Amino acid sequence: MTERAHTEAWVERAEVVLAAAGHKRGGARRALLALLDAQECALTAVEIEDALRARGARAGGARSGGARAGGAGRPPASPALPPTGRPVSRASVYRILDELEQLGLVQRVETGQAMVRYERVCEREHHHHHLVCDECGVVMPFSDAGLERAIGKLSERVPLRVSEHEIVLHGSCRDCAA
Amino acid sequence: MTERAHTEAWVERAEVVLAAAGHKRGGARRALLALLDAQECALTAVEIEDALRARGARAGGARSGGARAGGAGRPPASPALPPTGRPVSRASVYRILDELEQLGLVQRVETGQAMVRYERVCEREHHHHHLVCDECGVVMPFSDAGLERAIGKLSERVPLRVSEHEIVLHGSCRDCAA
DNA sequence: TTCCGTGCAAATCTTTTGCACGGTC
DNA sequence: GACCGTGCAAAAGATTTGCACGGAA
Repeated sequence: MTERAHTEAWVERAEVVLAAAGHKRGGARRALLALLDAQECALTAVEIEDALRARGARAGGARSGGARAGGAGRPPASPALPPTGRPVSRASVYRILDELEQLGLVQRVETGQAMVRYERVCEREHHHHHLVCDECGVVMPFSDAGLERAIGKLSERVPLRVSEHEIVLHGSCRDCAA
Repeated sequence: MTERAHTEAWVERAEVVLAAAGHKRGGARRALLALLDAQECALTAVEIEDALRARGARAGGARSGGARAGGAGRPPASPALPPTGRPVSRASVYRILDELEQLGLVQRVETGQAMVRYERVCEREHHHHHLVCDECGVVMPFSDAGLERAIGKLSERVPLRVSEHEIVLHGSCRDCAA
């Protein structure tokens, strides 16, 4: 589960894809790309905004909270954040995230909390899904070959030309279940 | 996939559970229960409100639309709606849905469209998941034993005491893919 | 009679949009 | 110099909350 030397390429691929799509470069987007690249799991727009703002001054994880269930969503700590970082307006965060999603560089993740989460899409990397603790709001990634296999076979039998799938397991994390 | 003589008990079970939880009965909730019981698949709060308002006068399905993707979400037609029906305020719809969810009678379904959907939870009935057409917004149910098996095994290995899971397949429905 | 269930209107909160300025190409 | 990228403020929705009345127990 240690996702590390995985994406030396994601940011670069993103830059290439963006350029190919005719986009100019910009500071906000560059900062956002760097942040997303350093994450192990999905973040909400607010977490992203906070993280970027925080990084402008000090290096550190994001902040901001859980949702409906009242939990205090704790964003997956981002170890060794690259030095990049700079405040980016909320509007830009959403706009950029939207562009990235349409280019297939980022993926939306619905965790059933009040806000949508986003995370980079890595082709070579192991496709993963999410575990959500409904009590504290933590979101963790996981992957399972058997599950993917089942989904794959299933996809051929449903009345839908499947382009992607999302699996979310809800429950109590170890800390909360204790 | 014909889910019919399935839940002669859902409404009743709901009434019992609600009573046991110390709730008094009320017209709005009764209407909502009847509506949910007649549905094959998840509805949004707005669809529920519209359906109830419509049923107050004429029998008929709900209305209201898709989302983000711009599609015009078509709620699963509700064949042979019971005669019950009566306008219920939006606030009550949300409040009731929330109560039902906490009692485990209803389940939230995140389809990645702008609004959350809700559907009744039937114990005896086949547990199902959802197919979402990102173009027109239709939401269809499906179930697969292999998938459930994979989830079951998986649930024992993750760092979460899993209480429920949600699977959503996105793509293009037959009409849209044509 | 007491208290819950419900409607209405106002409040919140997330996400989107309009407009203007500054940087990239 | 032309246009895109970005910030700011306002808008658009979805969902929640406060308050008061009417029905259920």
